[in-house]
Amino acid sequence: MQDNYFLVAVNSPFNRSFLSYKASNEVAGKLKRGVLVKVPLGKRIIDGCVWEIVLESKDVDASKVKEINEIIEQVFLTELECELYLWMSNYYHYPLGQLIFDVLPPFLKKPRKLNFDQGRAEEIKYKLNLTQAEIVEKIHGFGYDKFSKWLIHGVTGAGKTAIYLDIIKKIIAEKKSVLFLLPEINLTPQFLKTFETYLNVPIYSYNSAINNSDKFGLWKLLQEDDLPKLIIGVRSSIFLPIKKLGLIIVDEEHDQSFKQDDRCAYNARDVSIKKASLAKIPVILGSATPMVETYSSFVGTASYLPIEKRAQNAELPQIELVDMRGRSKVESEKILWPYSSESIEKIKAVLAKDEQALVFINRLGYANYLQCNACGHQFSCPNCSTNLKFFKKRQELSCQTCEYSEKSPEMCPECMNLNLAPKGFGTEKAFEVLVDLLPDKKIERFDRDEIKTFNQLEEVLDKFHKKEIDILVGTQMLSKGHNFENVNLVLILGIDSQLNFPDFRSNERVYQTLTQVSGRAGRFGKKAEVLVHTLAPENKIFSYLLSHSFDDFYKDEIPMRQMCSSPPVKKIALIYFNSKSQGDVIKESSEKANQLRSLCLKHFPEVEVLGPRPSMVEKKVNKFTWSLMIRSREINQLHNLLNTFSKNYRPPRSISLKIEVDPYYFD
DNA sequence: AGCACGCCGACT
DNA sequence: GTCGGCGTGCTC
Repeated sequence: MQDNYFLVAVNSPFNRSFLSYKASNEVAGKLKRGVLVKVPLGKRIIDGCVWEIVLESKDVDASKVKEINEIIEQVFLTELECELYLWMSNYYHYPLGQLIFDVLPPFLKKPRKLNFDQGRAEEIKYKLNLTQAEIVEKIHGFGYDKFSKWLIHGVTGAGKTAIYLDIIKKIIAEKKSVLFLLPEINLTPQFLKTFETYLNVPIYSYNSAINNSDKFGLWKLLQEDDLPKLIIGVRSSIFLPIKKLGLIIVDEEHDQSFKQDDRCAYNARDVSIKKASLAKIPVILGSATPMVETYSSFVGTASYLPIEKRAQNAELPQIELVDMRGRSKVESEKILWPYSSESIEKIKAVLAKDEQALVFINRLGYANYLQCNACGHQFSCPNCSTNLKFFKKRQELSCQTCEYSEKSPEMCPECMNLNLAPKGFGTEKAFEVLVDLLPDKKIERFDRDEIKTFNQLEEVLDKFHKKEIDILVGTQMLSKGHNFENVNLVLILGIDSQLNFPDFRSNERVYQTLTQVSGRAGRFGKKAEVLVHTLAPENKIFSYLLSHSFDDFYKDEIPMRQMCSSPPVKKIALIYFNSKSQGDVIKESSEKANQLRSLCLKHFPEVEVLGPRPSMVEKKVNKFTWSLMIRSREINQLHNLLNTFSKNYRPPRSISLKIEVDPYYFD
């Protein structure tokens, strides 16, 4: 009897994760691509996924080939999942076997009963406006049984949710399921509330609040049952094996949370598009501030669906800059810092009208760092190349990169001076000053430091909706997609620090943040205002914001991208070298840079290799990171170079390597 | 990545 | 004499 050999993608990094195994006739009969198995490797038993049946064991001596131990019965991969993972493995240059087992839930014997919300199928009371109806009609008219991709680019408050809801209902009417991706768990309650009111199907949530039992339980359920349902999930829910999937929606497609940075550095938006194309279904991206790459690939095509006006006749908020220059010299302003007389007056005015206000700062803590007034000493982390952040309430200096923290010092350890100056500010400071200035108002903080659990988050949002809170002071957590009814004033503090970020995406990020935060104001018809504090009011980025013009921003941004050869003009990948020894990473990354450059000269003329250069935070938790940038107009050449590289290069043991395609940050 | 083997320093 | 440090090599 002839042996059957199987190429198995094993959960192990070496040899690009494909190893040959054989199987007894009994087992072999059940094996095909996508069957999960346990296989021996050295002294261990590891997980693997059967990939190919081969008639002889190539590359390895037949006597070395071991037998597949057993089949994992609980989970299997469909043909579509296999195709998707293979594409990801090639595109992101990450070992297939590892990718598969990173993505799958832990296999359990007995998952507990699964929670879900049953839609109540209430009648929709509102009517879509003309623009909304036209967009629905366009997508509907195209048909749902083939691949299509759409970008709904609607200003904040344009009523994208109503469009989503309408199309979801149409897909469900065809007995198919819908996957709704959102960037963060934070937004789940709001969408759940809407969808659960109007839909008539079970709704499952998939996010970090879901335990392993429920993850596995949902996976099992989806494998077995093909009834129409809605899944609301964060980026990893793109891997759920939903049967009869009819539509994928990626809301807030620009959001960086769709990007995973550990393990396989994929972007769930791009994986969604690939998945939709494999499943031959539509995918809808939505954003008020699309990523430049996304916008440039859609604009001018029939798939680009703009909405320029807010729904329900609401106006976009009036945006005003507050010039903060020279304020520290004026005594009456100095005591208000980081606020200004203008912003405090405005806050008082809206609160007097029984409306609410938001204060947005993109940083935590009381001060960014402490500095000795006498000798200039800064308190930095012993494990990282960063300054320690000062938290006043906790009386702590703590590192934002690692776990390190220490009791806040009484004096400078260098010169024994007692005068330590807090530099910069974050939410804690902004909160404290506001409480001092407005002692009779109900003010709460809304950031990662204050809100640790999903329940707390729901609680605070609920209190805010019920007007039991007058002002929320918070970080990005405030800005993302929330629909506040009574907020007609938004204050944006400390945006300047982002303007000077050394990264080609800094303008884009600032524009997105400002627009998204502003967009929380005046969503329900009342005239709303946004005040932006800045020391650089002449910066061009503010003019786009004031005129609410994404087009103007884009028209100025594209030549910039051309000049610095950045996406979408050229494609980028990064290769990171990480090690305990700074010397090792520098030496190794420099050597590889030279080798890659000569490889490019010979075989990949369109590809540039830049660097090496240290990461922005070079030392993190006592490990050093340097990186190379690979850049090309020719995407195939870029991938071929990375293939050649990862096939032939094993880094020395002291160095770990990571490849990131389409990086978001240039860390 | 694991897990062995193997070769050197300091302990009962 | 042997316990254990981590450099090096191999795993279908």
